[in-house]
Amino acid sequence: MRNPSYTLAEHLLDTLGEQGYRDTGPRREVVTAIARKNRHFTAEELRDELPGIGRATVYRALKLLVQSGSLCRVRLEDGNLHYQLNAPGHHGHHHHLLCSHCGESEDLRGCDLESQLHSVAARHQFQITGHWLEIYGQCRNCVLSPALP
Amino acid sequence: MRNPSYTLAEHLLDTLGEQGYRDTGPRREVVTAIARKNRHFTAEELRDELPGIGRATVYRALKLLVQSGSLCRVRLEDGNLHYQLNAPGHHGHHHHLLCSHCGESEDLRGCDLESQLHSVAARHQFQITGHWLEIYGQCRNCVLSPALP
DNA sequence: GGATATTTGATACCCAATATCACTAATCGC
DNA sequence: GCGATTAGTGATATTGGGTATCAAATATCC
Repeated sequence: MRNPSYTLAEHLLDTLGEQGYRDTGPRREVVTAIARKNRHFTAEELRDELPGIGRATVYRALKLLVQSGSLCRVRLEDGNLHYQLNAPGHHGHHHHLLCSHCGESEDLRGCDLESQLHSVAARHQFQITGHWLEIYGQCRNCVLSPALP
Repeated sequence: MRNPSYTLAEHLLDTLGEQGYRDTGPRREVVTAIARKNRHFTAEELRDELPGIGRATVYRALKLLVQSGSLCRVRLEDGNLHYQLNAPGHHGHHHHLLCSHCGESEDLRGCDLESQLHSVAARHQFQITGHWLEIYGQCRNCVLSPALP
């Protein structure tokens, strides 16, 4: 917000540009709407905000941003798929602490779950190639002040 | 297999029976088909095996077995939802080591990931209420003999 | 055996997402 | 700039998993 000279939307578009994707009007609109999000959101929510944009274009932009590492897919407890912006430059593998109360998402980085997983798997002679972990609960703010809107 | 006197299918039906669900012909067919599975499967696969059974009945049986703890929902890397039988009596919370090569699934029990998660979350003052973890890779057999069908 | 409650399944429906494909717009080479 | 090339768009149809409805069928209870 506050219209800094180099916005997140531009950063996202630049990232896509580096990968050979063009900066088009509709794509710019979708990316700008995504860049405004401060919590995870669904594809449907996004589409509702962009009535003038074709559904395929919205889904395509989401897919590109996920591929480029700017956006994470997160799965909520109800099984619904949401999208969560990554902080610029924080593209690596990480997990999310998802607050089921306010919808905030906190990144979990540099923890040793990875190595933990590998040692557990080693005991089973299982060779890990990937995993999916989501953590649900309440964030600090919602634990402290459960009555907030 | 080998037709033991007390089959898994009967055990599943008994479990449902204890919860007040009736032992009907169609339900018995669905449960029997599920009991034959030795790896995770999709609802679609199951429906294809039971052309004479209404789709709603199949989905209802799946839901009942998940509720009763006899069946786990597992999410594969591609996002598809599969179902995986639990060994009888092993209904508690656990995770799966999912082989992406042969489709085998090994249960992960009694590991300390749980406590690990909690201590990580505590550092973020985040109160965990649940989590979802899937682990993908290759099982022992597939690592050792990658050419098997 | 009949009353009651559950189960079934055909059908319709819903929703998210993808496929198709003619049209449009951005970029490249000059 | 300008035309050729390539990528992107979006209306529409389709897919796929799953749920809602509801009259008819079937277990179970008494």
